Amino acid sequence: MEENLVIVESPAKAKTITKFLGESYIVKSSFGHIRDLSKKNLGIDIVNQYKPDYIVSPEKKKVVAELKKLASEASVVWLASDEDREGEAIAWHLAQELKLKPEKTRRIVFHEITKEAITNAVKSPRDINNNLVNAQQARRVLDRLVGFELSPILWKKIKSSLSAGRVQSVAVKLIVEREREISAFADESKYRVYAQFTGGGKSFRAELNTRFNTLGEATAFLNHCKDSAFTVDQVQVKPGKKSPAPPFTTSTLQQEASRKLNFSVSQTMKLAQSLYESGKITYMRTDSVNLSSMALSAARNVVSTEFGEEYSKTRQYQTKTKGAQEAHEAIRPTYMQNRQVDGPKPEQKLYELIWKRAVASQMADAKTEKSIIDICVSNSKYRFIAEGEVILFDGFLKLYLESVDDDNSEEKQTILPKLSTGEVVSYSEIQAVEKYSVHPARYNEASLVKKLEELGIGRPSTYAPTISTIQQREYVIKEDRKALERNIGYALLKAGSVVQGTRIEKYGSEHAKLFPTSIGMLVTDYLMEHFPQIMDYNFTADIEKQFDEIAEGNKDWTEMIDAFYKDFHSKVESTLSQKETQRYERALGTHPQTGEAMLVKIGRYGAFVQCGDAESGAVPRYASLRKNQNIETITLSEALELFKLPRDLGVYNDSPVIIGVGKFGPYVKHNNKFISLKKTKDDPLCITYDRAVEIISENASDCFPRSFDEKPGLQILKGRFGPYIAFEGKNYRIPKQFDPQNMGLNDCLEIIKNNSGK
DNA sequence: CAGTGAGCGAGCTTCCGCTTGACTT
Repeated sequence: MEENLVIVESPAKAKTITKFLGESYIVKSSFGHIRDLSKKNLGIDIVNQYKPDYIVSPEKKKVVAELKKLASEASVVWLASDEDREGEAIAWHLAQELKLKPEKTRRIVFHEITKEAITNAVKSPRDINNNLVNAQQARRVLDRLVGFELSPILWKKIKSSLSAGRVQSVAVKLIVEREREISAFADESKYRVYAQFTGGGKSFRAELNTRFNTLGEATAFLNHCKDSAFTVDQVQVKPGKKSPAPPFTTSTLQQEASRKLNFSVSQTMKLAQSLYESGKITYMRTDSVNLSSMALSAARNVVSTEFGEEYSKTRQYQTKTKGAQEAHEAIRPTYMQNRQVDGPKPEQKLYELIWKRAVASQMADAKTEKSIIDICVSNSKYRFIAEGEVILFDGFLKLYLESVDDDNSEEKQTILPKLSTGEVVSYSEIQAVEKYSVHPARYNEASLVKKLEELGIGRPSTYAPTISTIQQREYVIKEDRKALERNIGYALLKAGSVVQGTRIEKYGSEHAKLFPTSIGMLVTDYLMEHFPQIMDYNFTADIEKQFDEIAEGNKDWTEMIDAFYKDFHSKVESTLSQKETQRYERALGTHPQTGEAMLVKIGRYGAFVQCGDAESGAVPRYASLRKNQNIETITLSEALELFKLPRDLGVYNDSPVIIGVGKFGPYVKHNNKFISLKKTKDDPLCITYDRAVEIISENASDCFPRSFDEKPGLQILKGRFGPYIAFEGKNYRIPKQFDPQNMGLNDCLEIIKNNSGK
């Protein structure tokens, strides 16, 4: 019989710890929380001191039953969940649900998974910290109250199945506000002047210390430069240094994997989970930048042997993040000496990123030399400035440099010639170019996570799910935007004469950025109007302070909740008692041909344009907005475009040929069948009858389901991933060498035979 | 899922934080 049962949160952790403890210990995992508030009603007894109604989650019944059995057989149960608010609550729920006797129960904690840390923990057990547990209960109850009282208001006032919550509603608000900033942004242009100089035996670039408003002013200056002398006025040389970034937390890993590897937030987390489960990295949901002493010394070894002693610098980083709980280490390789790992390519890439970041964090500063050269223009108050930077010692830069979000930085290593005051330089060309100011950047998934973390909203385990929730609710949409073109003016001074002209500049392209939808904006405005407290960016930080007071034993959790709920609930009641639902309507103008009123509205199925007013006796026509349009920015001409589809091209084989745009993009409809148009190939507004018929006949040969008379029940079907074989309740993938259109029954039976072994 | 948009009403939806499976082709 096992004498000791140790319960941790994660099965991978359990596996590792088993190796450190003797045979008299059995280590099991709770798989996170085992109980939660009941989902029937609120799960909270408001009138009875907010008593929570906890139930074992259905998917955890099996785990709990197993733990219960093992606990009854053990002489001591060690509750080894994480040392933070949630971990303490997990320990408490386990003690409650497994009905553990206090005299045979111990609470232990450790921050690193090493033999030493664990044996030390076992030597100094403590009791469950009820204050910390109460802080968690307050957090849980507040989130439930907010989520389950606000969401139904939205169902009633706006649209069914919507949701609101302390975290998600603020995340959406960030996106909405940023989009409005962008709409309101008035871009302006200025002329910047760049000179290519020669001096000290080298060619180098410098920029004028002023920007001109018009091409005329810029040209006048270039004309002045024709006969000017350019004299070095001042040379400054300053030493500088750069320091490495701390090792990864969940949030910084998501950001860098997005910037450097183009991974989505959820993709990064899936890959990291897999690396963690195979023992290659430490835990991937963490807000700590701390490294264990073991990791520090391993990093020191790696740096010294790979790069030399002078590259090594041991550093302990401090976590600055608001509300960080630091139950884990930073994300790092389990074995620092492994520069690479086996496995799928994306996992290898993510591992390499983690390795580089962790190792670089333990490397020396880079030493640089910055130089600035001031150049006077004779008979002018303006001057040119050349800036250069030389790396004297690369240090950590040898391995890794953190990327930045906006890619406008022109920071490249430029070496300036050695020049001294009074020397004269000459130009090969001087150019004035029109440069537009750039609106604030839209968020992508990872930069939104960064912002949420800065505000202390959400936790490492919820960043990825939050991002996917707000997209599932269709509050925001992740999209690309093609670049637009505009003309920019320039003037060029070369070989003693000035020419003017314009050239085309591409701008405004976006990749995987988050855009608010019409519903997202409407819901945000509605919540802002009626529940400004919940929507305040400081709301989470304010209540976190109160949770801390509860955790320190200086505040009663039910009193805290009561103080919040009284106000909140009365606002909920008064909002519900208001009769009117939230409507949105905006007039776009009148139809240029028919003179009908054009309106944009939000209905049960989202945003649409209405053409014609029922009150004026006409029958209105309707068209949905496209995915990338929204009620606030759509223009009259864009709205008119929407009515150009569907187009009726005529009759083919006794059925009409219709071109339209549906949920999955443009399509041809014929004989009640829909065929998607290829994105780049066919424009739905221009496509001809002949081309449409061509597409229809191409598609006609593609006929599924296929079945065989000799074998009823066997079918070749077309699914989400292409054709497959369905037989006796099972599905089989069709290997590449077969043609699903023409393959015979024997081929199918062969495939089934080959795959029925598994 | 390939459209819809009146109005009514039944029955459903929903939160945040801990964790991985079990479905699949």
